[in-house]
Amino acid sequence: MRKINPHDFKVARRGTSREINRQIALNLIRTHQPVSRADLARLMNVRRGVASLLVSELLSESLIFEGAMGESVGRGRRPTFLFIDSRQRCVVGVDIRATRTYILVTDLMGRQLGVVSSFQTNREVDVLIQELARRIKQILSDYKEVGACEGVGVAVPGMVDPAKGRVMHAPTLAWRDVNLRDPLAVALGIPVQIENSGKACALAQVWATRTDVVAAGSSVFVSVSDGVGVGIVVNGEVLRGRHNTAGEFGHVPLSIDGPRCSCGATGCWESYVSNLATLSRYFGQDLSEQRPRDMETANFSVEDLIARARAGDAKALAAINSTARYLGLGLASIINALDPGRVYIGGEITTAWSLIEPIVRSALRERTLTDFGGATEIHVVPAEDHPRLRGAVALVAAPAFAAPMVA
Amino acid sequence: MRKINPHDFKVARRGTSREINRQIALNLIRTHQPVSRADLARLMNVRRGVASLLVSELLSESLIFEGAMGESVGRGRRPTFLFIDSRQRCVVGVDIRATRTYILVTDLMGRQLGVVSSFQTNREVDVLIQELARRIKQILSDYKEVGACEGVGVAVPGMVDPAKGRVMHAPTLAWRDVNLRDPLAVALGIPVQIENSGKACALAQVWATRTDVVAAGSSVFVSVSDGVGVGIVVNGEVLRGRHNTAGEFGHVPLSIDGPRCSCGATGCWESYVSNLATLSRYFGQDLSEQRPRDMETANFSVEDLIARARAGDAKALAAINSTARYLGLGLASIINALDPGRVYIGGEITTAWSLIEPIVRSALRERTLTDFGGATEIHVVPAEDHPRLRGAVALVAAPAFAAPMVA
DNA sequence: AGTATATGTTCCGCGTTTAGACAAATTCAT
DNA sequence: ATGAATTTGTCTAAACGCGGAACATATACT
Repeated sequence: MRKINPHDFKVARRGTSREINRQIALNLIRTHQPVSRADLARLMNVRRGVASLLVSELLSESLIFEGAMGESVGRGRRPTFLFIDSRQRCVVGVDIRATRTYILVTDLMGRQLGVVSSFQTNREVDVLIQELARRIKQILSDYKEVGACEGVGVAVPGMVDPAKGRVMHAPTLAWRDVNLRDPLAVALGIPVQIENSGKACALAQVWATRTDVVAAGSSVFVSVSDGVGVGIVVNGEVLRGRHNTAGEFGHVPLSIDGPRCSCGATGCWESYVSNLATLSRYFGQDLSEQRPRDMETANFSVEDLIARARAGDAKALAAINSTARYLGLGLASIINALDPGRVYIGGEITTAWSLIEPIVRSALRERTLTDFGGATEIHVVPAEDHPRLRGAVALVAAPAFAAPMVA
Repeated sequence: MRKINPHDFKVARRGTSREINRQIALNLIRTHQPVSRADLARLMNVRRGVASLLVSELLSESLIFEGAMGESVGRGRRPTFLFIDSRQRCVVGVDIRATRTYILVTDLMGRQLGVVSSFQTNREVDVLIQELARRIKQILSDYKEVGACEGVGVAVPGMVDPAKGRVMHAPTLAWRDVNLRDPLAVALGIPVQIENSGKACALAQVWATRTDVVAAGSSVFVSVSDGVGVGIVVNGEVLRGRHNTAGEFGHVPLSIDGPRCSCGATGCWESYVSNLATLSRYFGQDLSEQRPRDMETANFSVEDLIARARAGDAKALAAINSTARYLGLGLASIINALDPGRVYIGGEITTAWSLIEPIVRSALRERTLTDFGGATEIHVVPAEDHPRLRGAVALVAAPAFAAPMVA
């Protein structure tokens, strides 16, 4: 039961029905391709005539194309199959992280076209924008066969205002109120969209084509690495909040008397489960960025820690198990607060999922209010899926498939 | 940017445009009444002819009626004003609480028609239903002039499945999987809707007619009394969650090593700010319901405590200030997690708002991640507004005004 | 009384869904 | 091979609703 906002509504015009049905048809082609006009009509429960008209409109905009005839199953005329037209057009996804920046080229369906390339992140914004522009141009000219680029999506680890194209605050990059979108768009001559990494990850799951992802009307993506990022999806839409800061579960406390967090407060979930927290636990000292790290700890990653744990290092295992427990306790907060249909979790620590899953789950059950909540599906998203890059791509590729605003 | 769910969408039919515009017109009449057809046409940015047809449809369903002619401002024909038709029809709201149950009769606009009556809650469900039915019938026959009753809405302090009409779990009433809706509907011969109290309060704010409430696309209602209930509103819709349990911020921890909570976990926000927690702090002992309370504490309420604090009792003031601080710390979690446009807060403790507001606000700022967040509007909803009862009423009155499901 | 202006109704045009008919294409039975 | 059955895709007419304009009605000002 949704209330109509009496100060911001959209009246149905003559073309509104068509607009709605056109988008539904487009989405059905996206999820069910290959599919015929007759299939569409059945899926939508409309006459074939209507489906035909919708299809011809989509064809004329070359959003879809007619592929080969399908083999008819029974008897009767063979169907002409329809596909999303992602020939000769591509999208670039960029993932800016504290130390490295990653680039991926995909088609409009989000299918990977090239390899993921990366380079060291220069925190000087202007320099980074120029290098990014140079590299993207290079990649696009190297892979001429991928065709024209429809746009560039950028995931940034920090608070982002996508409407204005500005990064309001990105602590790990020391950026504050930086205009990232427009200079990059100018340098490239291609439209650019930017978004917070956590929200981008959530977006990637919402718009993922492969398959069982659909059901979850609301879900949550938890990304655990240097910090903790959370993207919340409600009714198929990423929750932005009033100031684009929704999803900061990383700074919800486990214990207000806990360790100091980079945000200035104490006892934030992030300060218990971030990679740095896990490593600090192993080395028995505070590794927070203030003081320089010594030789041993400087290039030691959570993956290394997990490797040691798997090799039988009891202290390493203890550190990881401890993180696992705090992970579960924090997830319980998210589940109690939002009761999502599904939780996705990504980050280096998930490479140890087989080790930690029982601990996470039991800690989760310890604090969830209901048995349903404790049993909430948790899906690990491996790093190879590149959720941030996929989300960045979705920033550009998804709007064409979004539901029209109505009422 | 919302994704269309390819397994649960609604195709636009021939009548869909009309349905959408009809609801918009109805809502505009609701919020702007008295309003003329020409006003409507201007508000909706459609021709007067269209507005006229929408109005005649609403008139024929007697959802609205034509009132007296308005005084024309300049020259020209005088407009005929339109009003929501709430003559001879009413709605009953019921608020079941641990000790007492409250009843209120309103018109379809949610305007109070009689006085709020109440009686002691009998925890035996069958007995309560019979008494409730008897009293509601009595009230409706006493106030014959209010006309036919369109439905009864019930707010229940616990986990509710509105679709099934069942109370899954209400700890304070010791109910578990109870069918409340259907027996009451049968006993009354009137449709009944039930909902969780926290969500009902949020609903009441969403559908409140008076005034400035509109803007908040997303908001949160926090109700602090025996327990802590939270209702979350996103895009003008109350967030239910996968198992109807969204909004349990009361059981998000402040400190996982904190006091034991009635839910079984430790350090829940609720265990710091509930009325019992505040009183326990004053009396210096654990008043949780397990052990019987002695003479002094048994009938001593938070309002009494506040009175003592205002009268200069330093110990009372300290107890309240302590609660205020924990309130702010917990609100920070909600704001960090959801970044709502506005927070509503209700409950006995808010009668001391002038005392505690600065403390709440500073605790809030202490943990909110951004200055925006720390400055989030907080609105106190006084008990006299009866948010639970208003929400219960909205369960029945609001669906007629809700946006149609489309796409 | 005449003019200007605002409201509300009516009519027609056009876009879109709905229903149904029809041609084209293909398989199966005879 | 031929015809019947079946499926796909197109086309046409009807119904519905927005878009635009004309028209009658009502009121105020000159």
